[in-house]
Amino acid sequence: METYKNKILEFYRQSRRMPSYAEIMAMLGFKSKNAVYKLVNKLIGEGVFDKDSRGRLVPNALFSEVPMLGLVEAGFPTAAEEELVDTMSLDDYLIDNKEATYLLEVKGDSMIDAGIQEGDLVIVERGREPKPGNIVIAEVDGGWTMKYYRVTNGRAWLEAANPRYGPIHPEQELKVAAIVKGVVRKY
Amino acid sequence: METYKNKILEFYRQSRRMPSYAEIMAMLGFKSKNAVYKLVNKLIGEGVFDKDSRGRLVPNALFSEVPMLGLVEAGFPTAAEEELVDTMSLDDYLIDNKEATYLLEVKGDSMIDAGIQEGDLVIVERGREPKPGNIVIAEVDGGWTMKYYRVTNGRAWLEAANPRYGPIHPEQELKVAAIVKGVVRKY
DNA sequence: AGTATAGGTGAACGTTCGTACACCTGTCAA
DNA sequence: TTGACAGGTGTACGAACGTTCACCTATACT
Repeated sequence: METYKNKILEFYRQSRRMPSYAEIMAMLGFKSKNAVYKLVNKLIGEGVFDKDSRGRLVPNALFSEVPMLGLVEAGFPTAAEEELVDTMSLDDYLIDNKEATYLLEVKGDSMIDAGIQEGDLVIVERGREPKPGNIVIAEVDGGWTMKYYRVTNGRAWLEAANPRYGPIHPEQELKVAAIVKGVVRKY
Repeated sequence: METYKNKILEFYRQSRRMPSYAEIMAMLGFKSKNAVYKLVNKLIGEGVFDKDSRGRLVPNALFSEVPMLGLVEAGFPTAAEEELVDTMSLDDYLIDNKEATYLLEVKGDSMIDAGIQEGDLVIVERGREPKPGNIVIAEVDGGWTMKYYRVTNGRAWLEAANPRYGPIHPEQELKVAAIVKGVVRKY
């Protein structure tokens, strides 16, 4: 039962679409589509995935998203409460404008006090006007760097989140390539 | 052209599957499936999405994933190089074991020196044996907390990543509910 | 003026789709 | 011993699928 579900999940992750009934039949070793039909309806009853108006299978929240439990302080809900929790896709959460979004790996510790460490990935969005206080990716002296974007007296400059680095006041105009929209770190 | 692509993308995000030719026909206002057929083949030629062996549409890397450009220092590649960059799905990157993975929102600043701030989301995995040095979600005195997991002389204890908080040496056994596998923050 | 060509219509095709119904087991409780 | 039932087989069916072909524009280039 559980292995059926996992095989279907695996198909979805590899093929980026749900299998047809015939495909499920082949991969689970059934000899009749009807066996699949009954199995699928049971799995839908369990909330594993859904079926849309055309009868096609569609992945479910539980299937492709992550349960969002609330605050750390609250800990883990009991089994009874668990069905009530929110779920979300991290992709959807972190990315607003897919066309202009990129990932960069962080080198150095100049933003350490902003909680951005070496090896983290930052999610950046191109082509947006930076606001003071944003963390931006900017070009200075032919190299790229990540800093806070500041403006005083109408002039833009850059500030690190690490007392060991001084501010950068660019001679010419400051070239901001992208603003940082998010950070992800994996342990 | 570009708006065609965006409408198909939008369908995919809402329905979690690619549309059929007939559905594309309806949503783009065509009156013939063949118009869709030609359009689809052109979009595939541009690498927007793919078609599998059954002729069904399948989202592509460019379609559902985020370009990974490299180090911050390297900045943005030129248009010519851009086709060579890696892409990845944040969901896949951050989550190994989907069944046991949950999200928690961080309250407080006890892990600030580990780059985890209030309001961040931590990705936690249940049912794993913690190793010394892991960041864990543990139950102490009836409440839940996030700390470093330490072991000295065979006894487990907890350490914050903030000098303002002292270590926690539990009286009885330490209940570790989950270990922290990742952090995400959105600006 | 003539002609490729890109982009659309409309009808037809064989295949695959999800669904339905009848039937055949084995298991387990009454 | 019987009967209900969960779970599987086999067949059938209409609808929807992707694909193909012939044809119809406009537009752009020679």
